[in-house]
Amino acid sequence: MSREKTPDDLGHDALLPHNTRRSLPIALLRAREAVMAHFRPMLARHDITEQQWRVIRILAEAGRVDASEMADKAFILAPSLTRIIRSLEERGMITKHKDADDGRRVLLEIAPEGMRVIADVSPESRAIYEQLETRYGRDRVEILLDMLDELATLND
Amino acid sequence: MSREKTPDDLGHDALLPHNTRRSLPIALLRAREAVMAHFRPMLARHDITEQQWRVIRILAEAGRVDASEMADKAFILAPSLTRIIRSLEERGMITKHKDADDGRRVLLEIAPEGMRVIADVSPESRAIYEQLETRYGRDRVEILLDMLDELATLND
DNA sequence: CTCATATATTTAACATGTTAAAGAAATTGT
DNA sequence: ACAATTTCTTTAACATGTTAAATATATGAG
Repeated sequence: MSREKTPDDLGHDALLPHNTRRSLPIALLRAREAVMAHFRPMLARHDITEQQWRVIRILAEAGRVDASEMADKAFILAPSLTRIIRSLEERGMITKHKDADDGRRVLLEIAPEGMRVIADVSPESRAIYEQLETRYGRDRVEILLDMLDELATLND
Repeated sequence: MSREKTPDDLGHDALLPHNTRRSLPIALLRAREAVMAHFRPMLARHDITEQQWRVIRILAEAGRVDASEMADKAFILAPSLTRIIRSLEERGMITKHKDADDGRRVLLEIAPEGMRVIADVSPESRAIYEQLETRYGRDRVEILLDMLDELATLND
């Protein structure tokens, strides 16, 4: 067994990255997954994805919103958003119009079917989030949100 | 303008979720994206994805690893891992063998081409991570990692 | 030993992420 | 007014995420 030329012999100390679980990218991924694991089954029961939920939820909050604004608020890339909009429109949850003042823009609005989903999902979503806040600590959630925001805006 | 029957008139206060930017799922997503924005261009120059990098990096750290263990360490779902393994094997970065003791398992090992990528990417990755740590605060990174880990393990 | 069950991996099908490029409409400079 | 440039959205192509089901092998009860 005494150290032959195994793959991990090349620079195990000097060259290689550190432990996987103490790396920010994976830690953020794991934390996010743990959180979403609470929401996803509920959303699946209502037959919507996490991203679709973000879109209709933002429309319910903000009223009419154009695609760029939506991409920004929901943190969804434009190509994904195009597909999500198409799908939500086909399912009657939102409506889509060209902006009369700027023909490039697409204006989105929630439709009655979308409002129905909002009404169904919101209470459950809220309950899950509140349970999470309670278990993790309401104040610590605030601290974590602040720290995450600082990390997200480091570049600006 | 005086409040007609706009979509957001239904339960704006009682029913709807709170502000998007103060929600853990999106805050975690935004933070992760901000971090990965530092790494992705570098990885792209070396023609690998973030997930492919995680896989070969773990093989370099841990030597021979089976697929389940890899899925766990790299935090990649089994179906994604199957495709990533196929791609990395085709590109000569890893090798794949059936476990002699348990025919269900697939054992992975890094190949010379993978070692070359490790040698190329590791220093750059390290430099980026260290710059990030410095800018955010080395100790605050530790605190953040602890808080994220606690969030990720709330369910256990 | 054999059947039922459990575990590891793969496949399938669809949704989203990611980058680059194309298309369409607005803006700017001249 | 017009050509060049910029901005917004979509398309394309490929990689990964997500859930369910299929496949292959191990394991355990009887």
